[in-house]
Amino acid sequence: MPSDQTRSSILEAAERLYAERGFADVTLRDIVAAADVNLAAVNYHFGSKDELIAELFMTRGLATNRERLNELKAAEAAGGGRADIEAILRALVGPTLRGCLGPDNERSTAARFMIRASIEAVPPIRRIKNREIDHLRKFAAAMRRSLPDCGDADLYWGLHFALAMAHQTIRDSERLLKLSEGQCDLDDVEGMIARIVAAAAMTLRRPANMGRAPRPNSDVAGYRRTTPGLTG
Amino acid sequence: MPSDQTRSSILEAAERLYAERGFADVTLRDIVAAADVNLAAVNYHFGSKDELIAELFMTRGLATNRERLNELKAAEAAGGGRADIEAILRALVGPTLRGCLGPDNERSTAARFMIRASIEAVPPIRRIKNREIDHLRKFAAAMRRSLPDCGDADLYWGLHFALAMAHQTIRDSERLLKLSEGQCDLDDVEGMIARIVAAAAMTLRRPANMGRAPRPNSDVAGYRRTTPGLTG
DNA sequence: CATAGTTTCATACAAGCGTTTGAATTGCAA
DNA sequence: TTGCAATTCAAACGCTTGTATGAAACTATG
Repeated sequence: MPSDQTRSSILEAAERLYAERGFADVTLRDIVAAADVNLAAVNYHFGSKDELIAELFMTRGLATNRERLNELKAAEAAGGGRADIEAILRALVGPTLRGCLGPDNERSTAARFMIRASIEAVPPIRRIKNREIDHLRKFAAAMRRSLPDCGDADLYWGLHFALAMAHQTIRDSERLLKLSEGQCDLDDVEGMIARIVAAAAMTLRRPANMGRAPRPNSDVAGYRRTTPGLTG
Repeated sequence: MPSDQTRSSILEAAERLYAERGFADVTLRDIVAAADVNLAAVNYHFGSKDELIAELFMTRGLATNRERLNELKAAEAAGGGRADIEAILRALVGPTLRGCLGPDNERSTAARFMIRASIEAVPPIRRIKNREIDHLRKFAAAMRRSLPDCGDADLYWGLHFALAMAHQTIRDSERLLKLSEGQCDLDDVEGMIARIVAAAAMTLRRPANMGRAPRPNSDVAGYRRTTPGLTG
């Protein structure tokens, strides 16, 4: 029975460095230096760099998903099996936003690592990512229970938009801060969760009547529809 | 006076390869092979790989911005100096969405290159990116003219959300397709532009009353606010 | 034609990467 | 203590990357 000391040191250092600096900028030599272990230890314990990343992605992904599902189940239990759409969306985007942008004592390297994984989508991760779909399906199912009259496509678009706003806020918070010259308060994580949840819930409660798109100005440079209605 | 033949071949090949496969997977040797020029030509004509990428980012960025501004000016002219918020948002997200997800004959390698640049944010690009803020300010100004009663923060959040939904839809269209099992029609670009514009416009027309966030279930795992109201 | 300047070319270089190797060290059972 | 397996270690390997070099080929002017 191995001591696992070296192994977990590597995992911990790799998670932190990847979360902070991304996959492209972190080498195995950086990791073993931070973990204070020998270079060959990575290949000895994990087989290869890709397998190390894959293991990180799986364990940390499970942790993040578990947290979201806990919030979802709590919300559904409180509502007798059917949660408010806002509560569902909050369970979907809240943990990651708090883990990435919240006050330091609430941040989690797991959440920040998973965001990096989602941003850079390095090959070993891309190979596993299908698991995420199954996880999201549970949220889609809860949303369906919460909004039985909502169309399928509207529902998926709403879920997609919620994730999009959360993800991009984490990714590009600096641009928003600069653009707004500090008027968007990025330290108020609960406030921005509320914004995202409210925006997505609005599109779900009152889905736009858009089987057909409003035609844009046809004289605008660069836009000309040459094959009308081919997607119908 | 140089022939510029080699130079533009390199630019063209680099733009296409980077747009298709990303910065991480494309080497100078790939580019010169596609452009059918000698390896040393890149350093001769551009100085370095980073300067090649920087030049691409600047020229292609200008092209994309010009297209968006053309739509914006047309919309404002049609409204006598004040455009509908929907038209403004459509000018903001439409060109890129069409350029990346539209039918083949409407796609632009410039738009796809710029999305790659935004996704991967490689060092030579990160150094220039401030220019984008100035460009977005023009849209913020138009939005302010269109919605004089909207609060500043609400306005910037709305702009941010519109870009977030557009960007993430381009980035992750495959996940949405799988999740919805084909029920979200990704070939109907105008339809999805309308969805994104409507969603963002909704949050701008009826900004949520969220000076204070609705308190999430306090018994949920992992969430505990330890420093209340520190952002006020 | 001759020649100076520009551009192309094959080739080499130094650095960094993940991985491998084989010996040294450790921990523990007999 | 002895012996064996598990682990650690320094060193090197093979490969790819961006860049540099100096000769060759081209272009255009006198």
